[in-house]
Amino acid sequence: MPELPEVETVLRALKDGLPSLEGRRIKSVNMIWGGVVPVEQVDIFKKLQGFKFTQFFRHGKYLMFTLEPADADYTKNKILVVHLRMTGRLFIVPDNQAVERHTRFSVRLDEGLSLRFDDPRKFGRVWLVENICQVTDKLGPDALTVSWPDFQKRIDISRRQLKPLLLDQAFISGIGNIYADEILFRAKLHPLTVSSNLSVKQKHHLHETLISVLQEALLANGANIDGVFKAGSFVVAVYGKDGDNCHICGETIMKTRVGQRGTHYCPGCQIAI
DNA sequence: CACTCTACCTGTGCGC
DNA sequence: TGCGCACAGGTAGAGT
Repeated sequence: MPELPEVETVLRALKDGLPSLEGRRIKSVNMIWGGVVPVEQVDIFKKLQGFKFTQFFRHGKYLMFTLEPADADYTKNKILVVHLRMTGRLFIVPDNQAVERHTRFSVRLDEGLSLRFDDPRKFGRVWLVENICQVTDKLGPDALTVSWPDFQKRIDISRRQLKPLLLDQAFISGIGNIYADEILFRAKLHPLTVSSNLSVKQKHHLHETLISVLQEALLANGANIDGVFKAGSFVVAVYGKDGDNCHICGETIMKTRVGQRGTHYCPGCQIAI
């Protein structure tokens, strides 16, 4: 399940990898499963020939690419937005490589390349906006770069359980179920603890911890979870580890449900406040 | 405002 | 072996 570190890894691969998507022009768009784009945008996607990938952005789990038209009139720029959701993958292949079973969307590029969007569960989405703000306005600040004053301001007006709070993309953007559990474990905070019960020091520690966990995961190119998800090499401590012994205190890691979500925690390390 | 529930999907892995 | 079913999860939208 791609969360912020995995999405950033995808972005860097497309931007800095070989081959790179940067500067590539669209020759044609092949919508293999129409449900991947909004119904009202299907026709627009068919008219993207000549547009060039120029700038790359990420905010939370949203990938965004500036498309510049063939006549270089920047007033006609479009932003391609991609959300991988659960099982989406975005990557470049040689244009002659066969489309796979779960390929939903394929963009033929110049230089014999093709941008593919594969997604077994059909949760991922691709769409166009005029301005990045149309995506970011409904989101909180990016979790990797949120400042302490901004984080403090936001958590100070909240009275919510920490787990659903971290998952709320309007609070801060980019944390999913895996990293929410990992961050709370590392910060030694119980998922059911209510944010307004934290001291300033504890809030500060939560902010520091969430940034360091995400940075570490990014350095490892994402998480590696036995048999489930193996994007990079970041090793999780609690997610999916229920029944195992905590590597800090030795207590048995528990799994419960918080707000309909599977939640893993160590009852020894994480005491509810 | 905070929360809960449901729908959207399908591959996986369990119990019988 | 095979069948059926629960489960996984991000987000939108509706309801409490």
